[in-house]
Amino acid sequence: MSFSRENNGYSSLWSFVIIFGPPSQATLLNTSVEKNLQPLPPLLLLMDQQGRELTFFRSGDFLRQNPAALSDHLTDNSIDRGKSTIKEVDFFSNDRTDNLPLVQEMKGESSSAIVDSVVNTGLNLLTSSSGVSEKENGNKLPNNELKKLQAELDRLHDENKNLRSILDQISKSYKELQAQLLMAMQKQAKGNRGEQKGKLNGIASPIMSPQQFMDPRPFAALDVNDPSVSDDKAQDVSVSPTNTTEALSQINPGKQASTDDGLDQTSQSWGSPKSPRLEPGKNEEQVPEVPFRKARVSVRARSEAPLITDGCQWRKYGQKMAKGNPCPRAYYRCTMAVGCPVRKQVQRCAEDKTILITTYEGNHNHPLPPAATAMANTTSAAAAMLLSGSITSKEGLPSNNSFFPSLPYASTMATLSASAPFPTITLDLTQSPNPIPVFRSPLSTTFPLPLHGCPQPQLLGHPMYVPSKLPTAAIPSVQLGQRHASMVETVTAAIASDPNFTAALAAAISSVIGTQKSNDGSSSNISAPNGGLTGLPGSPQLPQSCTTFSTN
DNA sequence: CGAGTTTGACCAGCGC
DNA sequence: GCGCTGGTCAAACTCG
Repeated sequence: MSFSRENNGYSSLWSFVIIFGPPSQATLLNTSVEKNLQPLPPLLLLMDQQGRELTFFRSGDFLRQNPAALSDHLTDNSIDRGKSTIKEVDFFSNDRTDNLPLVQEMKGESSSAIVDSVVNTGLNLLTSSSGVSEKENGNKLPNNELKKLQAELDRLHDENKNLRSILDQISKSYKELQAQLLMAMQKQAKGNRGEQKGKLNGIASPIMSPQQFMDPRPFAALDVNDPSVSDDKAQDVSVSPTNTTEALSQINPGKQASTDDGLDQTSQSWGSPKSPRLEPGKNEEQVPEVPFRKARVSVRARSEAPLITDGCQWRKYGQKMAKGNPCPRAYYRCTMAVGCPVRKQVQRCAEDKTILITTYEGNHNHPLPPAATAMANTTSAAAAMLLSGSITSKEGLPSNNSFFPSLPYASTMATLSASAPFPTITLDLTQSPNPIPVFRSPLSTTFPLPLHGCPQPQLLGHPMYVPSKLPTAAIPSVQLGQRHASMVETVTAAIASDPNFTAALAAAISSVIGTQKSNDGSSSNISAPNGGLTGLPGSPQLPQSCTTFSTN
């Protein structure tokens, strides 16, 4: 388990110390100190020897409770504490030349340096009362030293601010570029399909490219600010960046905006036979003449449970036996908010009943809990991938890879179907993520795939600290942008689809959250490490998407 | 008693 | 026009 964060560079880095065993016999694992960066004070995770129980300490708390441990740690002493063996593990040792073994004796660190790291949080992760208090530490630490540290702290704060503003600017530029790209693509698509559309309707309205008739708002949902592409964005009440499958559901702008009673589920329905009905004279300006089609995101995951826990509340409203499948298909509708149009279908794969196929459509009209945002991000990313390509042609599927050439897994983990009455993208999480393609990718250091069943700390940290809507915040290069966000999201899903990971992570997180409450928000900064990336109202302070994909 | 589930009926599109 | 199919509705039922 890792709580790494990468977005803001050095000044944003902070570290965790995981302590195995009781405090008196602790093993310190310093997780995140990068070579050329100044380490920030560790947060302490106290685990038992089996790693089951996990307690979240601010370093100062721990030190207050267990000064001996630090004392041992600092002095590397030979004082007879016998049982206490303080070790350090650098989970990021890949970046080091001495990457193995992970566990190494701490050597050569002056006690003052360590104390510095205890006091100087850099990110203000500790409250003023956290860390070693002046009262406790006053004898050891000169006042000028404290002032020094305070000044350094201020400096880091300023630095953080500057970096954040730079990041915002970069994000903005990226969005503008992406919007331009989309417009160019749409123009091209128009040209290619002009004849075909002309046959479909005699109306002299402009021929819509696939992206257009599926509504550009999916891109808006992905924070592409392009007024020319998302004219009706303003009427969309659900452009919350965390909305589940918002990208797909916004495919149908007219319908969504035209819900007379606000609860019109049918008009938002899944491209059911009823869906293509257009209310005469109502939405024709918004909805193209061709029968609208909606994108779906289908997630295939192995699960013995009848449902995957995606963080939302669902109400079953129907069940049908589908042709060619002995297993019934269940229909669910989101009940987290009145009138939420999101629906999903759940069905087991006929060929392999251990595979659960969950198909989502619609966008939530309400904030999502953090647990739901991972799925939201994943499906949004998938939908974005779907909608970004020219895939709705009835002739078949132009390669999505042409648009996502840098998604090495796109052809294997995500498949598109245009033969259905509505475009569908399938994320196949049933195969263990193949790390090879991604590790080959230049992005590998940023978004590595986990080794299946053997999650690495720095990998597991990403779902927590690289929330999807922050791709630009999390990724140093602007060019990576949304594609990498998609990758993150898909990878997130893949990671979390691993039941072992999910169980471990859920246990750890719940423990952390529980401790947070008693620790007066000591880790509050964890949840908002990235500028513009905020948790949901009322959400736990952990960033979104940690536990979303657990199956039950 | 309210919320959620079950299940048969109903509706509409599509193909023959 | 008819039957098949997918999707939805809604009454009955279950459960906490």
